Parts: sequence; C-alpha cells; structure tokens
Amino acid sequence: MSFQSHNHRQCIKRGVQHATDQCEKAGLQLTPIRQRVLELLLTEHRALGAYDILEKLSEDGWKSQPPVAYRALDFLVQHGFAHKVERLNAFIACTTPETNHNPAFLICRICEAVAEIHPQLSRGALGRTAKDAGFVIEQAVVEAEGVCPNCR
Amino acid sequence: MSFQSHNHRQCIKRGVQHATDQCEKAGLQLTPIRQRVLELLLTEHRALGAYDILEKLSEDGWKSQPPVAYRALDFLVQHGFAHKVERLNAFIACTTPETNHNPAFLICRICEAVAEIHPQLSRGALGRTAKDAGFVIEQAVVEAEGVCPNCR
DNA sequence: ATTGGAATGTTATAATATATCACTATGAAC
DNA sequence: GTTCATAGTGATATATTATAACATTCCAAT
Repeated sequence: MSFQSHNHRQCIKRGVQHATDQCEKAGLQLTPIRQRVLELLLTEHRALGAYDILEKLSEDGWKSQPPVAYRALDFLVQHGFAHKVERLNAFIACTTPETNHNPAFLICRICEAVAEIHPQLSRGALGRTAKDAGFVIEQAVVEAEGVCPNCR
Repeated sequence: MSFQSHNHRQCIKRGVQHATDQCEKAGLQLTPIRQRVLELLLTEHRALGAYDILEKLSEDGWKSQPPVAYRALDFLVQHGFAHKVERLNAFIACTTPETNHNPAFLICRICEAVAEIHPQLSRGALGRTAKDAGFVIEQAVVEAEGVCPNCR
C-alpha cells in the first residue's frame, strides 16, 4: 500500500523489471521513451498529467511534443503497466502488476497520493445491480477521493 | 432505470419539479439558464459535454460563452441536480434526486446511454479496503462501462 | 534492394476548463 | 430613498488536456 512507508526504490525497480519481463515474453517493445515514462510514473505514488511527463522528458533532453507522451502512456496503460485516473486526468504506474486487474484508487485530496487497491467489486453491490439490469460490465472506473492515513 | 422503456416526459417533468421545489426550500435561485441546462440534460439519458450544452443554448438564442455553461453545470452538480461523469468529461441529469446520493453509473459504449444506480458501495469491498487502510472516503467515482440490455 | 510494419518526430488543432474583470439586478441596512 | 453587498451574468482571454495527420527512421523479412 503506497500510503505506508516502504522501500520505494524497490517499487521502481520492480515496476521496470516486471514491464521488461512482460514485454520480453509478449514480444512488445519497451523502448527508451516508454521505459523512461514508466520510471517517471514510478518515482511517485502520485498521478502525473501527460504534460508533467512531457516536462520531465524535456529535462532529460528529449524535446518532445504531446503525442510522444500520450503514445507512451497509451502503451503503458494498454498493457497494464500504468493506469489512467479519470478523476484527475492523469496517470499512475501500476503498483500491483502481478495481480489480476480491476484496479480501484484511493486518492488523497491533501497530499495527492494515490493508492491502487483491488476490492472484489464485481461480486459486490455494483456487480449485482448491473446484472439485475442486464448490463454487462466490461470495465469499471472506481476512484475514491478522501484523506489518507498520513494526512489525518 | 433509464435503459428500460418508460414515460420519458415524466422524467423531465419530475426533474425540473424537484429542482424547483428544492431551490424554493433552500433559498437557491433556479435561474432561467440553470433551469434550461437542467432541461437539456434531462432530455436524454446520455451525458452531454459542456460544449454540447453551449451549442444547444445557442440554438435557443442564448449566445453564451463557455463559463455560462460551466457555471450552470457547477450549480446543478453542487446541489445534486446533475452529476459529472468523469469517464466522459460530460454531465448527466440526476434521475433519482430523492435518493440519498452515492451515485454510480452504467455507461453503454454502444448507444452511450447512461444509467444512474445506487449500489451500497461503502458497505462493500471498497469501503472495507479503504477502512483497513485508514483512508477516509469522502466521495467516490464509480463508473462502469459496458453494454446495456438494449444493445445486446 | 525492396517492402512493410512499428515507433518516433513534427505541426497543427480539437476539446475541455478556468481566470479575470465588467456589468446588472436585487434586496438588506442605514 | 440611497448605499452597499451579494449573486448572477456577460465577455474576453487563456490554460489544460488530447488527438489528427503526415513525415521520417529503423529494422526485419522477403
């Protein structure tokens, strides 16, 4: 859980390693830009906007235009290495890439930290209501905003 | 449930009536623009972007600029007469204004219909996970995308 | 060597959202 | 009745987020 103090260097390392392995296995290209964007996302448990990413890329010497950031982010999201937080129009590295994915997010409105969690929603009230309505859920955005334990 | 066939005229009437009453009671001003925007939202069980609203307003003869739409929408959202669908960056009229509010949405990716539902999330897996983490949820965005019964 | 695909570079622009200041009307306080 | 404060609206400008479209590069397969 990203709210708790933890060895953060490990998060970054694990994230990159997992993406590297996954891409290797699936024949995907974790190109320098894609890897760099993933690293940038992994450096904080906070959601970054595409333009934040762009700015950081340009600090690295990449003088990139918006599509570059969006393409890299799309790639990462598409393959589960990152997620989009709709509430913030921003992106965050996946912190549980091993887990089967129906991520939900806890967003602290004070420190902006974001934690990825995995409640079993489909079995709960939402899934039941949808089923009763004859609605087939393909994807669910679940984002709770509030105050994290550290900011209380 | 907005997916089912129903007397839709009733939806509009009820929505406007409820807002009128509520505003009366609470000393809020349901001004012509605010009421018109609410009506526009109520005419479809679909989310409309602020600029869709603007366009429709201008068809009515209001030659309005973006802030006009956003202000009206903010008012409606703030007082629970409408909701923002984050996934779509768009707005939808509240269809259950009487109910206590923790709305969730079912969004059909085919016909774009949106249904507002009220699962008891806080009691479910999400609430439990948050509580265990020491996170206090103030507001939750829950938006499921999939296929509605009519489009299957 | 040529072709075809995937990634990136580049320019332009679309779509969504807000800051700011000016103006108007209304009603409360004096 | 005038003054004042407030809420709403009008209007201009600009910020923020996102994508379309086309050119270029690189590499692998034929």
